[in-house]
Amino acid sequence: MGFKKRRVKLEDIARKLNVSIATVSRALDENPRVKPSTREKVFNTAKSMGYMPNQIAKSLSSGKTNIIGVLIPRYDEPFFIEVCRGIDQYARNHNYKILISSSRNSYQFEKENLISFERGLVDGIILSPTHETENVAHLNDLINKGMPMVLFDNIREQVSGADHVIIDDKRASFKAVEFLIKKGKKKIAFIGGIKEKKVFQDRYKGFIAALTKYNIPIHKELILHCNSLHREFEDKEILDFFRHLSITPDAVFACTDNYGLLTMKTLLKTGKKIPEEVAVIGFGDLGLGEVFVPTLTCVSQPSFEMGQKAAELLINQLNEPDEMDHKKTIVRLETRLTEREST
Amino acid sequence: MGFKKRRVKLEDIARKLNVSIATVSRALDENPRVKPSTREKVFNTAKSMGYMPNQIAKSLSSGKTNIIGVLIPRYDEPFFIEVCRGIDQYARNHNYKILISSSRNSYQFEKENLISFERGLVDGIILSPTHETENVAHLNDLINKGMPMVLFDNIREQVSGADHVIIDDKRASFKAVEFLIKKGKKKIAFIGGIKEKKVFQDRYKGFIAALTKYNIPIHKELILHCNSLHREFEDKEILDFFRHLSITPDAVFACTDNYGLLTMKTLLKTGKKIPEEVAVIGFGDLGLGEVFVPTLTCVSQPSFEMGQKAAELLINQLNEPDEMDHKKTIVRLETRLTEREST
DNA sequence: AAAAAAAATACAAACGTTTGTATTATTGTT
DNA sequence: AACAATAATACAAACGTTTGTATTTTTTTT
Repeated sequence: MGFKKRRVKLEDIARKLNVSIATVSRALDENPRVKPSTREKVFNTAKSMGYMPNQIAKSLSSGKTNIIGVLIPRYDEPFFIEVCRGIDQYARNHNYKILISSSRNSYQFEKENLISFERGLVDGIILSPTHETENVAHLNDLINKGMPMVLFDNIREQVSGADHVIIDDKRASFKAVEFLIKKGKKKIAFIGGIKEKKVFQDRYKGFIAALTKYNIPIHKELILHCNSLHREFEDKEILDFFRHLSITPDAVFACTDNYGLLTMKTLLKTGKKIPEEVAVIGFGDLGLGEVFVPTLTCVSQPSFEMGQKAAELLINQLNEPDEMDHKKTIVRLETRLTEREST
Repeated sequence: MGFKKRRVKLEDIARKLNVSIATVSRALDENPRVKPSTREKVFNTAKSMGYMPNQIAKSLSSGKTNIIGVLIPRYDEPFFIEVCRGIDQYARNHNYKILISSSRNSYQFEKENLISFERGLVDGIILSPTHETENVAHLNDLINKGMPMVLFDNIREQVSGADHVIIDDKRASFKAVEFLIKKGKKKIAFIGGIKEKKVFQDRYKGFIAALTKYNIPIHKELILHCNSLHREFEDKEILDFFRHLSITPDAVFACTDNYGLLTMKTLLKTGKKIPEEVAVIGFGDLGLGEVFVPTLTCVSQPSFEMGQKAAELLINQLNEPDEMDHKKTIVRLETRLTEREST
């Protein structure tokens, strides 16, 4: 006690048993080339000496770290955490660990993080590009260097060497808005997110498509594209929006759960009745909507499954014998509308 | 294109410039032992060849990975995510990355995760033990093997070699309950969490202490220790609790934000007015409380700062020349009561 | 211009594994 | 009992760095 013990290594076991390091290594691997009785001895000695393999040395030797790098735009978004949980679960079941980084919604940080991944710490990368990511050269470069990659959420179709996991945002929002229309709603407001994100563009398209199909006039005034990248500001932005409206909407389609909740909160404050006077639909369905009063109707997005699927695709790539004949696959997961009290 | 490029290594640069590997290594390190003009050449060649250092080889050679292992009981708890953000921020500023794992509230998984950390992948560990963690031998063992460790949240005082980061839970809840008492509340309900967690024990103690100090009778019936480990069940547990009450509380002190929200939701459903008839206080203050109507008064816990502090303590340990004369430090962070509409 | 001092670089071992090939020990065959 | 075939093990290189020591080159001193 009191001294830091030097780590036990293969050599120590080998010396004690008067065998070679190679034999010890193979014994612990249960390689049939070593005699059962020797393996036995090695196992016992390893245990009694408290041997713990050195992962770094293994990685250097094998060229694999069994770590998946995950890069998300922000931590404080339950959607991303949920995706990470999905990745983590699938990865662990396949003997991989995950290393999560946040690009903090910045293209610059995204590049820096990828560079750090490129230093050989990870075997592959799962990534949701930031909204700022216009130029995807850094992604294509990395892929060309042989780094397996899977994109999800805010994908970039120009990245041709990576698999993609997405939902059909346009269709999902079309369905949601159609649902409102069928409830007799005619003045439907749209609360979207940053215009640069593909998911928000698509949700907007779905919204417009639904109104168009049912010949409902589109009021520019009822459309908001939130620009806030942080929770504190979203609040204010939405409050301002509703405060300055001259038309009163009878429904709101919000592109995230949080926007939906903030919308309900604002409406409740101004004395509106939900859903009688105004119906509200959110997007995501990550638990928050169930807590609020009234509970929030949501487009349920399979976040956890997106993570699992992304991990599955990546690990498949890692197991491909020749990474060069990888064929890009795009997985589109199903959403469904979860009706609650707000509609 | 089309072929996976072999990674450029020091040797390739050395060969091209007709110098030794050692010189290249030192040049890139800006070691003064190499002539400025040589360093220049090395830098340029490295850049033009697209050299990217191999982190694994570095780690093997240096014995440091610059990775901090973080083990939390669950992902779907904003508190832990927030702590991780804090750790991440401090760590990145000091050139460390973090590897997050979840013990999924299981002692067994906690041990397994620590074993995987022990394989040399991380330089140190930041950990919130699970509620099941009674026996802390695995922690002390790891520390004795020389693994720096910091505990936070659900700490175990028996772990003598690790630094601790906590808040004064007892005092915080005492203050919160005292606040309710001073508002004239006399029938205060307590919604706690799993009894095994030290934080919940302490919050309970604070609750009792406040009632005792002000001579308020303690109604066993108004006390609930939630046992649920997953969101879906908490909901039901709290609903049941309030449904079967024979005394009507005039205030509720809830040990988490989520309990507070669920409480408000339940009360609102049964037609209670908040805060007029029942006041509610939550614990944590991680954003949810601000969204709800009415907004939730909370004990604000400095989660992000806890993470930063934990990272700071760990990195200090890592920089100690002799880890054996490490003196255990306990950091107790301040909380404050954030008044909102629910009181 | 030779010797000494200083600067720049090269050599080689080390970090702890894995793995292909060579060697030795054991078994089976006649 | 000698030999071949097989089983078991040992040797050594490789993974890509870092770093202490040795060597070479350059500069300074006289």
